[in-house]
Amino acid sequence: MTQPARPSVRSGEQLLFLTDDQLRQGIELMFFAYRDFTADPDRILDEQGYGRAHHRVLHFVNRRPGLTVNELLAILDVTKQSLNRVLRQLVEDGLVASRVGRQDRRQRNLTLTDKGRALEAELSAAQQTRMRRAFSAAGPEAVQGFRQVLEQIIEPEMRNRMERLLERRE
Amino acid sequence: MTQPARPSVRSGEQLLFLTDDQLRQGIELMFFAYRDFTADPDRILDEQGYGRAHHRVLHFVNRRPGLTVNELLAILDVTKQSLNRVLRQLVEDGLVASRVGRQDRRQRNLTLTDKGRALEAELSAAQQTRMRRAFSAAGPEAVQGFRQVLEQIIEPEMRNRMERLLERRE
DNA sequence: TTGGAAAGTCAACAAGGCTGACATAAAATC
DNA sequence: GATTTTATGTCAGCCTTGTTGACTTTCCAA
Repeated sequence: MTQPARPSVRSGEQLLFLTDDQLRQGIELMFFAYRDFTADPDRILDEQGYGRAHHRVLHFVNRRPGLTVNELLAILDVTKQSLNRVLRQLVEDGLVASRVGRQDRRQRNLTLTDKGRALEAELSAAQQTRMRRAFSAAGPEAVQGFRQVLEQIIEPEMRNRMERLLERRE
Repeated sequence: MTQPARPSVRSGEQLLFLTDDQLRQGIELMFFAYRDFTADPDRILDEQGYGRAHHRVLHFVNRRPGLTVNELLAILDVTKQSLNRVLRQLVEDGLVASRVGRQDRRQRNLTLTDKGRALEAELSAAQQTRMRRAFSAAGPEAVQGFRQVLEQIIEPEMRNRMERLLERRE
């Protein structure tokens, strides 16, 4: 029995890529892919007694050294209590350095220590390996499409925030 | 200042889509997109006192009515204790029906009740709306690439399992 | 000098993962 | 027919990581 292929479209156009089935498939792919996407770093983190939340902090601090706690909160979109718990551990364990801001001394500028950079590199390498294989197998055009769709899934407001906070400064 | 664009490649080929920067961007897109991808159903679930785990059960029971607990465990890849907690709630609340298997009476065949189907439809609609907009804005070729990359990210073993458990039966 | 922003902390709670132990029913095997 | 294996369910306890609410300290800026 073939699928209904009921097109989710009002006009006569044949937008076959927008059928309920295609959408459902996209949704399921997101679920399964995200799970495996996080699996490799999760294993490494577990050995070190850390979790995914620690990985996120290491990633974005490495990505934009010197960023403040508030900026990190805006990126991660969690409460400061939640962030503070993992951040405190990372600082205590000597993976993240928290330095009083130079202009504004209320702020804390976060950077990775050598130890932090080492773990971040290990986590990154694991995740990149999977991503590289997938990109490589799918090819450049597919990668382009992958990016376009994911960008569209993200809230416009968050896309702006990302640009503001993550793009390299002049 | 432009990006280093250090190609992650040994030979002389110019595989620009495999630079560390491109991989990093792909990784970050996965993080942000997945978060927003789950945001809409999460809001609805929260009103009902449910969580993401309930959504997954509703989704896959709707997807393949009559599947057994063991099959669901294989799809979700969680412990039976973890599944049982949410499944029990859904059965108690009358969203999921659990019936003794016909051939093998140890098994339980899971289906959605009308009430369960209604909630699943609501959750699905929310998630599909975002996916449809993204697909629509990105276009069919991009959607094709999106699918190809996500499929490659998934473990081959899981891809097989999905086919076995989720593809329509003859 | 004072209001408010930034940061940090404490407490309590919830969801949803996990392990381990154990129970029951039914199928499969010896 | 007895035994073992499988499918399911359940109890207890633990962990991570999210939440809210209350409160303090620091310190910039008006």
